[in-house]
Amino acid sequence: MHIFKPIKQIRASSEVGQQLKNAILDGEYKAGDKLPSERELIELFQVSRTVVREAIKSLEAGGLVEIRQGATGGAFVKHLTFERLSDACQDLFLMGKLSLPELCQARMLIEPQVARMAAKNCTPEQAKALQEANSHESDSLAYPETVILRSQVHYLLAEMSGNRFLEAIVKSLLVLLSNQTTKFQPPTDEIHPLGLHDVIVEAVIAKDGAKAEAEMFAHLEDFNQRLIEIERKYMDKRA
Amino acid sequence: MHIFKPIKQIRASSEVGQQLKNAILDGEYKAGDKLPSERELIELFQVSRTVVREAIKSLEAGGLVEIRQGATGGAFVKHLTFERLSDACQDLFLMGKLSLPELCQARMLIEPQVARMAAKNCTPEQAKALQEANSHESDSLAYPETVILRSQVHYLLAEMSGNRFLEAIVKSLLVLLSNQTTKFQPPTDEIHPLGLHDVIVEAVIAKDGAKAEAEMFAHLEDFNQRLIEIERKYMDKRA
DNA sequence: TTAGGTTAAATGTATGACGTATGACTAATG
DNA sequence: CATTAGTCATACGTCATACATTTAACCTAA
Repeated sequence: MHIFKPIKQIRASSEVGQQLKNAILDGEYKAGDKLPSERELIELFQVSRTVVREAIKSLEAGGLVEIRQGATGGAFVKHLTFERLSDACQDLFLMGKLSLPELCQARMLIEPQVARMAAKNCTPEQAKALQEANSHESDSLAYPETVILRSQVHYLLAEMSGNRFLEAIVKSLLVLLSNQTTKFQPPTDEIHPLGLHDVIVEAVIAKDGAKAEAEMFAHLEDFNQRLIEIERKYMDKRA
Repeated sequence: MHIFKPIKQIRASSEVGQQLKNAILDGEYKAGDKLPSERELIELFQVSRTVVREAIKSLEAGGLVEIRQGATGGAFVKHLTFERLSDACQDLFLMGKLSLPELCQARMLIEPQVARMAAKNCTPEQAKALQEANSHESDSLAYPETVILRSQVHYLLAEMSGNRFLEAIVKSLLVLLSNQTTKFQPPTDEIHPLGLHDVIVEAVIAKDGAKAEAEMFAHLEDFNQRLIEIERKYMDKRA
């Protein structure tokens, strides 16, 4: 007896999108390369422009390509960064699927260890960059610049960890928490006085992993408490 | 003197997409709800069907809605899960922006602490579920079922941690590592013999956080070494 | 030389037609 | 009465064409 298999009716646009995505992931198109133009893709896939456009748009939504208009326009393969991760987290947060305390707790588990790893790897150039960033934290007190300035050290440490996954996670957390801080707009020195990073930076430059870990933990314990308190106040004020 | 602000020329489809996305994130449309049909959106936004469709497709690509065809079809708001995070990680990995050792290292930093948190929270029902899952690990030796079975305990522990961010991260890691394992298809007992989770499960049920953390660490130290070794062999064989 | 216009290539939008999928309703049939 | 088959309405999927807009590069004339 014959067994009939169900016909899998997939959308043409999905099929085209998948093929293009695979081509990118396989390295046939590298970052900066231009995908064939819409008209060329129509020829290649033998489908309508509608289908081609929807496929490309889905790639764009996925953060794989950037579409530029004009004579030298087209779909260009992007350098993949942690931004897509960050966006995904942001959406989860905005839909109430993640809370600020959860993010703070996760950060306290991860960043101290990241600091330890950074201390282990710290090169003279990185040490200099750290000091540089740490010394510019008070260059501006206005939002949102101040938030960016005062999280630079954390970004650098994440990069120094040598683990790109942890780097991406930490950066996503930083983006999320920065957005919240910018939204609350508390007096800068109420949430993050100057000098908080000094001991951490010192420990990292001294390649003292244990101390870097401990100091980062202490710093976050303090900072997170402030942030959560500020969120509470903010919520109260709006209620 | 007047300062002229640059005209931000955004695509109509982006604008429509953004408005729809905001409506979803603001809770105007909840999970399971149906967005207005294409024809209705045309009326509401006063744009062409092309624009409306591209907007909806971008939402779909972002994992916010699911499009169904047919009489009762339309764009339905999805429950947001960690899958989008997982997909983002998957793409980064496939493009060589993440390596297996990095993922393993990250896992070793995070999961032991997750196990500790799970031990602290463990309820009788969860204890039962854990034992249940742990006792079914040998129900199948075929791929990919065996991989799923033998990672159930890790999934449960992630859920028991009480931190949805860490849960999402751990699950993403598990998905990624499972995919790789399934690709390598090593003899099951070469990579993950039976009983590896026993001591962890015991410790968690006994609410012994410190032991759960230590045992998870030991388990991962062992498992990761195997996995990385297997990847090495796999690469050699293909080269 | 250079300001300004023209052109060409590419994406963005609009519109109409037809195809396809799917649930709901209805009628025929045993 | 219940099941089956037929019909219909709705909404998404695809195609084709035309026109608008953007942008870089080229050209031209003062």
